Amino acid sequence: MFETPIGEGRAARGTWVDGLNPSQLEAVTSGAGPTLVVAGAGTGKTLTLACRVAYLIEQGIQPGRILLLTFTRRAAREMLERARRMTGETSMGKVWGGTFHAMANRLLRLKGRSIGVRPDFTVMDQADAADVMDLIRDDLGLGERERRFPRKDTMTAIYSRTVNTGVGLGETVKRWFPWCQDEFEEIRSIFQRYTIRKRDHNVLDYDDLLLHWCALARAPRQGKAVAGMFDHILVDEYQDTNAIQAEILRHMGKGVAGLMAVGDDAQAIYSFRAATVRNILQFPTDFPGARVVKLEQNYRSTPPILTVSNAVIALSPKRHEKNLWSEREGRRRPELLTCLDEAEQSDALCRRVLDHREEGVQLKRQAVLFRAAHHSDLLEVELTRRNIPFVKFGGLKFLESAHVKDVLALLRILENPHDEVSWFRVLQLLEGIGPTSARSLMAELGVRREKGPEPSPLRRLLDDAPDCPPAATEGLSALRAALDDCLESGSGPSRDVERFSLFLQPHFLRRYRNPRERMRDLEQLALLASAYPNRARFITELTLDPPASTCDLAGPPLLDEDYLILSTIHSAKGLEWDVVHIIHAADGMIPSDMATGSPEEIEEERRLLYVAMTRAREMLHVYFPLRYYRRPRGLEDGHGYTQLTRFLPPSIQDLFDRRAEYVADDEDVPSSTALGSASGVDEFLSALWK
DNA sequence: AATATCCGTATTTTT
DNA sequence: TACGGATATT
Repeated sequence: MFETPIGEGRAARGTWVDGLNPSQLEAVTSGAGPTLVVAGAGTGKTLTLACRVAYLIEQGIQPGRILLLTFTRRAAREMLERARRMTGETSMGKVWGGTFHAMANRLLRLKGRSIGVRPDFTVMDQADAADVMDLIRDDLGLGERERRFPRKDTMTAIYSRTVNTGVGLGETVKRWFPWCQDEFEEIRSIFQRYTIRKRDHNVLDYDDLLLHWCALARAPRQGKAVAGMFDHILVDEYQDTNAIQAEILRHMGKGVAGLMAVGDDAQAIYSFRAATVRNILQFPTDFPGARVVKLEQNYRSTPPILTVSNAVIALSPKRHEKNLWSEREGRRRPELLTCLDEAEQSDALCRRVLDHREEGVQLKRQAVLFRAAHHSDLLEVELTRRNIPFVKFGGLKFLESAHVKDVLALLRILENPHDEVSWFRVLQLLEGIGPTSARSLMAELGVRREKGPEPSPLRRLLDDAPDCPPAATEGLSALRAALDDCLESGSGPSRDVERFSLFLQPHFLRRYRNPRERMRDLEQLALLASAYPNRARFITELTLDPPASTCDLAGPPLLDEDYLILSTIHSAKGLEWDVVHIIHAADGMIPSDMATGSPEEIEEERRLLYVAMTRAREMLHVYFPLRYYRRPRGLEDGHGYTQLTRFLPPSIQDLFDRRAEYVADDEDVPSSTALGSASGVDEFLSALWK
């Protein structure tokens, strides 16, 4: 236990205390009870949390009784590594660190039985959930009707929002999906069946992980037991938690000595995932007697960068009082660069990146940030052409690609022979088997039957070949052989992936236009799998913590080299670089066309830009292409000129060094990207004055 | 019933 | 552009 308020005398043990400012010190040494730390961008939030962990351990709290909830697994690792360096403590690995979902996974496997969760459940990602929705829709015969039924992705979106906000289905549909109101009853019956089906087959989706943890924490006796595992709970990025996560904390918080939440409402960028800033605002109500500590001194950015960032967020109507200031040196103003088009943007960026490297800023210390993953497509081509190495974070579609899903489906059948979606997918790989045959095969094997009594569907398939269309007999026996091999050998997930690749090869050759690339991806997957002790772990960890970057896949050799960071703004959360380049600062990109529906959405886009800008330590470049040659993407017409993002009005533009730079005669650049014609010049200029 | 082909449309951010 | 859905063909 942790009774006495912590004496200041003891706090001086670690020398790391000297580096903290008074507010940080107050947060780090905060005594028992709930504490909210409102930490502006760059105010040393990570340092504070790491110190808090170090401090608690020095106070005699066992590492294994600390729970550190972060937004990504990477963030948890970084913080614990930092705390380890500070204390020299080697048992830091025993701290429970990770995302809410990952932690739910661990806790439910340990303690879930008491609320009726079997510990060998499998975890399903959003795409799998959507496939289940589709299966059910077809079962109900809702596919063939005059009106088009909402798509499977829409249904999972409705489902997830309903669950995570805790608002009723009727309300959710009315408010966020008004065009689906006519199908309300059908949607409801699909959701009912969806719930039952997951339970029968012992599968949990992302939302279930949170819901069941919540149920566990809420249960009077078991809740106490779970909360009793910890003395201290620390939560990072509290502004991006949703209603269920807040409820989990309310229950867990009752049973522990200390609870600390850290967040910044100005950086809330996950409302699309039902996160709500209300959690931060209501913290003092949710946890009576809470202490609130504000961190306002920024250590990251130079004053000119801070000034511009502050100006951007100051235009947010519902801003909370916070005044970031800095004692840092540095007078170089951020640059706002107007480019002719995307090609010029890429070109200008490459030159600036290389210039900075000449000045001694490694590529690794520079990042290119953008709103949507595909915004860097053209840039990636240019970087490759110029031999500038880069690594991209966020938006990685690796796990979503069909061929990877094929392998995962095979692995999942081995782990959970009642996994309908996987069977449905795998059976249809075989030539001569479509949806109908797949269904009847699954019925024959008893996939739909509740998990439990033997023989399992897998066992049945292996024991004797079921009836199938003649064209498929060969394929079916190959499938049986592959499954049998992996079931028998039990020699680790990497082997399984290799074996399944062998099985899949002919199918890839038949179905895909680029089978070789896809086979190469599977080699990567096998490599990735070799780091895991068993299949179950591999599958679960992969869904809960998918490879965050292209470099996670490329393997270690790349790590020694220098490379530029490309990242979505969302994935850049919590990170910092010496030089930050923000591309596509145009209306329609930031704010995204997809997000201009409501004022709330637009405000979130503003915060997104704010988050991007506040990642910069020394220098910030903002790029704005005037013209897009590619698809309209919602812009009025195909090649109209765009506007600079509305979040940078003239008053803020004045805080930048403005440049309109284009390349006229650079041999590196195709001539089509230069101004080209007199009318091009006119358009270019008129757009500048606009 | 499976597969080939065509057409239209939506198109973000992530656990 | 790529994907899903609908229609035509095998």
